[in-house]
Parts: sequence; structure tokens; C-alpha cells
Amino acid sequence: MALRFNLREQIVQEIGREIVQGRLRPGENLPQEYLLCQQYQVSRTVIREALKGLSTRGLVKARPRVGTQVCARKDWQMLDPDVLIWYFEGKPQGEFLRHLTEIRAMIEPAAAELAAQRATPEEIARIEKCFRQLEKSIASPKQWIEADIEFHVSILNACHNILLQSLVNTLRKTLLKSRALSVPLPESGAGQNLTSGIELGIDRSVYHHQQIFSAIRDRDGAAACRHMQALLRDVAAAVETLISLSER
Amino acid sequence: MALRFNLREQIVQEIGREIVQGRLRPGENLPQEYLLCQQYQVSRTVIREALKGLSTRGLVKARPRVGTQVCARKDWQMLDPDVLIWYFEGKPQGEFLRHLTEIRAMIEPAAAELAAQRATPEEIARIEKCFRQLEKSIASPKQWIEADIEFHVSILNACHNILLQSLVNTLRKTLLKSRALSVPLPESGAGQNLTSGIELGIDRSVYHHQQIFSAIRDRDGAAACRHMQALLRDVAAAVETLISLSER
DNA sequence: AAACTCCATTTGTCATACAATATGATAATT
DNA sequence: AATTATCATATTGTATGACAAATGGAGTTT
Repeated sequence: MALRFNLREQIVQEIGREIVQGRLRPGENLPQEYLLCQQYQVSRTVIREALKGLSTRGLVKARPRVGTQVCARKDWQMLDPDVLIWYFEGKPQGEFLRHLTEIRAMIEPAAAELAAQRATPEEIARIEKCFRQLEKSIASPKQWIEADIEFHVSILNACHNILLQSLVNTLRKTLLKSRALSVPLPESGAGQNLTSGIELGIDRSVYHHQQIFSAIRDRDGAAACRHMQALLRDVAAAVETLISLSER
Repeated sequence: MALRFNLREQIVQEIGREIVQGRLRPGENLPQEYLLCQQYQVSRTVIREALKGLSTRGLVKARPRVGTQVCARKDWQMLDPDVLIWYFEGKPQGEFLRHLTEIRAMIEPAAAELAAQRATPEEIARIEKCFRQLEKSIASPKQWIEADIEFHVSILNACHNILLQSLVNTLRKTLLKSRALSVPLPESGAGQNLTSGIELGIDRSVYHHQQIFSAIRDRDGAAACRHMQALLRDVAAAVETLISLSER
């Protein structure tokens, strides 16, 4: 077990996984604090602070006399990056990417349209800068992914909607913290990039990005929406390809 | 100060607001634990457990010798319902509803389309049940709002995307916990319902909901998308009306 | 049967001590 | 002189023991 974390954080992770991955069921009681002390060989201080980390995430609820119960799933703060990661660890490889791509396909076309209407000159400049960086990164998968994320984030930020920004930021953090992007990376070309579909041709991906940027710059919301849809169709296809590859 | 919460929770709320509403700035150090003990007249145990609640939400980071620092905004878990509420408390009335409606307008049409493709018979039955409940609730604003939320949640759940469900659940919890819906409620008709636009005619709202349900039942994704867009245009208009009303 | 009282159990809070860790200053080494 | 090693110090991290508060249930009374 990695000692990257202090005792409290280790125990948060352990019990958090137990709950989110279903080995401790909603309604069940956790062992009493003094029993957890024995079980993990730590002081009650550590156990209690760890339980606070879980109750903040809506995973457990402690009450005097009744003990600490696992909360119902609807109470879980699934959009906490740790909770998300614990959840998808217990799912088949690629599941997170699939869901992520799907929600992107719902949001990003509409967001691109909105950005075309609302982006300030500074934000358009920022989007352009991200696109230029993307063009420069076609040779390096790692840099490509980073630049790609930045490009999309810059568009979503131009919508001036804090909820949207928060969602994207959470998903971005989760994506980077998880190993969703780093697992299936053979040295050969196939499967190196997921976020924008290198498999279907990096040229095509660059083209889509270029069209999206141009449309936003020209305030053409409908075109921005269309091209974003096209890009995300390619991404979805790439993700499916990747999942089928990793199943072999 | 309400004693609804235990000491720890009260302190979490107080310091959480200080940070999210900008009175404590990113990079700043919180007072040392022993000083906070004096300030709030509680033991170090309570202070420490409260700080855990803040660090879990990404608001602060504690390190030995250096102290407890306020994190950068990008690290904040904005999609925690408490953080969201603290944030919008510091904003003009109606701001949350405006952002919420906007992100709904981005997501729900696409979600309705997806639901039309994917909903199981049970889920379609569930959507219908919610719609029937909505019809029955036209006389009671309170019941209407609940039924309306349930209707939309049932559609979003039919997309079978855990990220989408999580987002909706978070926003729903925030909406209910906040007083966003309960503040501007004159006894007279105007401004009683926000989520579906009673001002523009409850009949019209019922009609939109009916069309959405029918389209999903008939597997007509395009129609579901169109009608959801129409509904949300009305909702957006209602929210703007309401905001202008509450400013007087 | 309903309301009340009391008790046992579990978490909540307090107090104190010491350990671990990161920073900055100081000393040793190249 | 620059770099590295060492050490002192401040702050959070962990341990321990004690008591307070809240809750559910058993038993009692009405």
C-alpha cells in the first residue's frame, strides 16, 4: 500500500472503495469506531477524521447510539472525483470514457453554439491559441491530449456558465486522476489517442477543430454546433474501437 | 445561529462561506488550529474535523509546518451542493436559476432524444406516471414543482448515463436545499412556478410535457428534442420574468 | 394502548501529550 | 562561491483517556 497519503487518507480510500464498489451496502452499519480502531490499528482520532471525509461525500451518516450507516446511493456525491474513480474502478475498462463521451456529445455542441454568441474577444483569442497548440502537438500523443482538453475547456468557459464550468472541471480532474487515458497505450499507433480520435485520422480531427474555432470566431453558432457534433461522432467511434481493442 | 447542526458542521458552514464568498482568498493561510480553537471557543478536535470537511471539498489544504491554506478556485468541488449554495448566496437573486436553466437547455433536448432511443418499457411507464402526476398537480404550485422535477429526472435517468444522472441529482439536491424556489412567492399567481413556466400558461406547459412524453413513447427522438427545446425556451422566459419581478 | 421515565450504547466534544513533516537557517563540503 | 547536508523550529498528524450529549428501547405508569 502506497504511503503517499497519511493514515486518515488511506482509510478514507479503503472504506470509500468498500462502499462505492458495493462490498458495504446502503443501510448497513459500519463497525463501531472503537472496532475500526482495532481493525486498522490506528487511533480513534484517525478513524473519526476519516469518517468525516466519507460523510462529507454523502457515503455515510453517523448518529449517536445508532452508529455509522452507509447512505443510500442517491445521497452519494458521485461528482466528487474520488467517488467517481472508485465507482468506475469497479466497472469494465473504458466505461468511464464511454459515459464521458456521451455526455460530451450532449453538451458540447450546444456549448459551442453558445460560445459563438457569447465569447469575448479575449476568449476567442484563447480558443485560437489552444487550437494553434493543438496543431503543433500532432506528433506527441501526450501533448495532444493536453492541448485537446484545453481547447474544449476554453470553449466551455466562454459560455459563462459556472455550472457548466464546474462540471467540466470535475470531469477533467477525474479523467486526469484516473488511469482511463493511460491504460491501453501500445507503442504502435493504434489506440494512442482517445479524446479526439487519432484512429480515424489526426488530420480529420485537426480539421474539425479548425472548423469549430473558425465558426466561433465568425459568430456562426449553427456551424460551430454542427462541427462539434461531427467531431464528437468521431471521438465516440474512437472510444468504441479502443474498448474493443482492450478487450482482446 | 441555528443549532440544527453539531459544532463541527456549524464551523464548516461558517468557514466554508468565508472562503467561497471571497472573504478568505486563495493562497491565504487560515489561522493556526489553536487560534481557531480560541476564536470559535471549541476544542481542537472540532476544528480539525471541520477542516477535514473543507479539505474534502477542495477548499483548503493543510500541511505540517506551513499551515492550512485556501486552495485555488479551480480546486474547489463546486458541484458539492453546499459549495454551490454558498457560492450563489453571494450572487444576485435568481442567478442560480438562470445558470441552471441554461445548462438544462443544453442538456435536456439531447437527453430527451437519447431517452427516446434507449428507454426501457418500465422507464417509459415511469415517465408516463410522472406526467399523469403533473396533470393532477396544476392547482398546487408546490406539488407541481415536485412533479415537474420528477418528470425531468425520469427522462434523464432513461439515458442510462451515470454522469448525467449524477449531475442532475446534484443540481436537484441543490435546488431543493437552496431557497431559490421559495423566495419570490407572492400569493397571487405571478411567479409561482419557475421550473416550467406557469406565467406563460400552465396549459402550454402541460402541452409541452405531453408532447415530450408522447414522442419518447413513440421512439421519435427528433420530436422529443424539439418539444423539450420549446419547453425550455418557455422556462427560460419565465425565469427572466421572475428575476425582473424580484428586482422591484 | 399511549405516554412517560430511565438506562445503556454510540457518537460528539474536550484536554493533553507526543510524533511526523516541511521550512528556513546554519554548517559542512566540494 | 555554490552546493549539499544538518539541524532547529513551527505546524499539522496521531494517540490516549475522559466525559457529554443524543438516541433507541425497555420498562413503568396512566
